[in-house]
Amino acid sequence: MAEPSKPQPTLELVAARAGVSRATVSRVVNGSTKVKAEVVEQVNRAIAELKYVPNRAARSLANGRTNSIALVIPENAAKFFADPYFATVIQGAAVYLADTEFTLTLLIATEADPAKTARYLRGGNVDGALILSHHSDDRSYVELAGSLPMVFGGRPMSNESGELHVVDVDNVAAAATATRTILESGRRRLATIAGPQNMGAGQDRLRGWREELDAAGLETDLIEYGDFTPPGGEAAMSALLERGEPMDGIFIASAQMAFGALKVLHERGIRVPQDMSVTTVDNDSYAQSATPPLTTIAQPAERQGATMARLLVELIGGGEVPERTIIATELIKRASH
Amino acid sequence: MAEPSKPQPTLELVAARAGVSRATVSRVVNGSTKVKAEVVEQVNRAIAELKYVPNRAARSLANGRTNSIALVIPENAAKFFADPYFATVIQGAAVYLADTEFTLTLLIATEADPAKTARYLRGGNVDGALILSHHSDDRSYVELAGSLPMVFGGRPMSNESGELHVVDVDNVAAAATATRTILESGRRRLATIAGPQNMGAGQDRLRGWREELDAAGLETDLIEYGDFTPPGGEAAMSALLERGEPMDGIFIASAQMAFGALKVLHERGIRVPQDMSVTTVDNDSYAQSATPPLTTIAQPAERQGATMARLLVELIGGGEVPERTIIATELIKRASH
DNA sequence: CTGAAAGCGCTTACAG
DNA sequence: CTGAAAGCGCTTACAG
Repeated sequence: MAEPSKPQPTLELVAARAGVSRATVSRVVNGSTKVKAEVVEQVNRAIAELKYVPNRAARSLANGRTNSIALVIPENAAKFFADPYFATVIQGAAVYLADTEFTLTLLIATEADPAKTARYLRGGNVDGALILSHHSDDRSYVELAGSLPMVFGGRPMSNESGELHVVDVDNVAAAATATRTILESGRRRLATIAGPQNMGAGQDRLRGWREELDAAGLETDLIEYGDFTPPGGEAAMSALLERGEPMDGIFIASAQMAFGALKVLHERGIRVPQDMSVTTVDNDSYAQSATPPLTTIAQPAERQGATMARLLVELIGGGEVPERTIIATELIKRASH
Repeated sequence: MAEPSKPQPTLELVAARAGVSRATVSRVVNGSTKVKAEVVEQVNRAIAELKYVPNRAARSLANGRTNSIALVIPENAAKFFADPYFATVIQGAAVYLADTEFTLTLLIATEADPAKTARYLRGGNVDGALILSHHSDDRSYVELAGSLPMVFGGRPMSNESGELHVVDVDNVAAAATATRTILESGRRRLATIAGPQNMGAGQDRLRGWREELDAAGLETDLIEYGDFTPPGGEAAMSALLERGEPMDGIFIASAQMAFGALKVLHERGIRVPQDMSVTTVDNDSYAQSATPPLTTIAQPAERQGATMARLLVELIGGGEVPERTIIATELIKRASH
């Protein structure tokens, strides 16, 4: 067994070595500006020599902050991570936080016992929380927002309660742009594979598609739904073709679903983009490696994660933060439209 | 801003309400068996009424344990998560730990400053660490194993130092089995797409393929390398075909690479399995949704993650744990061989 | 600008 | 089986 190794040096030891009080060492460690430069240097030398690292627990206990932030993710974490979008958002947050004093705690939201997550969050274990991939049952988090600094990635479904901090892309506009791109190539009979309607992104992208077609005076009846995964896209594409209706363009609400849909189109000999113009959202490996490469709306997921983390840190520090922060998207034209 | 809400009730309050000392409450909270059943009940009632939650920091400070475990992952977290195998291992560990007193802290290993990770791990911030996806530069972690309980997922490359705890599948055997499956279908000229040779899994799977062919007296010159991703598999498959050598079977060291390789075979009109028998490792969505579905070696990733967590908890508790724990794999026969 | 001292909320020998 | 008390390693008014 690994022994606890030699005990960590304490503040006290550093103080003794530097010939000052513990209070002074504490001030230096915490970057107080009111310590004489000379003393700061002495203390820092002692810290370096002793390889002193402050004890988190003692610090937390004394100042009432935990320096940890919860990253709340759904129970089927693997499926969640498997979506490059979420994985990248997390990376953005984690990398940002690595340069702060905060630590990221992975909190799995158990479907069987949702209260458990709430209890943990309310229990003073963390200074704040990052909430990702919530769907219609996200009300408990929304309520918590009153008592704990929280930042949501993507708009929550239950929006009744007042002050919520959300970092999101404008999914309605993104879908409208992607749809318009198809229209611009001259197509007039458009379908869509929409995402889950218990998620904000799912709803908003469907709305963007519909609004764009409405504005052009075109039909909006060719809708099937998927769960944002490749098999989901495959099934929805098949269902759409089963209808036997002619169509020459389709907006698919995620690149993963588009990837699955392409498989079906290919099997049936429907050529993209000649017979069917395709656009989607997400500029991930699915969009890039599809055949043909997909015209898509890129969401800067890493930046979104970093922004979420930054806003949460500000919130924890007592700062003011806008309720809604919109991250810009970008249309990437490739060969599929 | 969210206010800190009403202050959490303390041990002291619970003690007063239950009419006992703080020591007794503490014993009840920690499940000591030496408290009279009647008293236990009283205390638990007071805890429930006050919705008391113990303060982690105070607890840590008093007993010298942090109750947190680091999950060390590589810097490009997104790419890492994107591998369903790792995502699932993490899920297994997280779900297991959710039922314990331990919390999972996500620790990004910065390539630019590897010492930072080591400092954090050594700094008394965590009780133990789970190390995943290490490659040849994993020596610093291996060294840390002397001073902090750690469990590795997959064998580390730098194995010189003594006591290491590893949870792994037998990759040599897995690759040999997958290779044998091809041989059993009568093929005699086999290639392989190997994984990165700076990772244990990459080395071992190549070795299994080679040993199986050696035993059968067949050639082992058709080797290309990939990085375990679909594009990596694509490139390697192309390179293999460029050689112009005839071949009728191939073992590909991961399903993701096989997925990419299949794309190339398909484009060139090489039929699987008629013209080329294919087997691989990983029973993930890539293996299942490929065309044709892949014959593969399933690794129970979720169980591996749970096992890693369980062993680490035992280690932290001072228990004895085997140095090497092998997780059984299973050959899944589908249409590709 | 710096120090003495109280206090953060627990746990845990030690006594009984 | 239970309690009084010391102690975990910090931070932070308060004085000076």
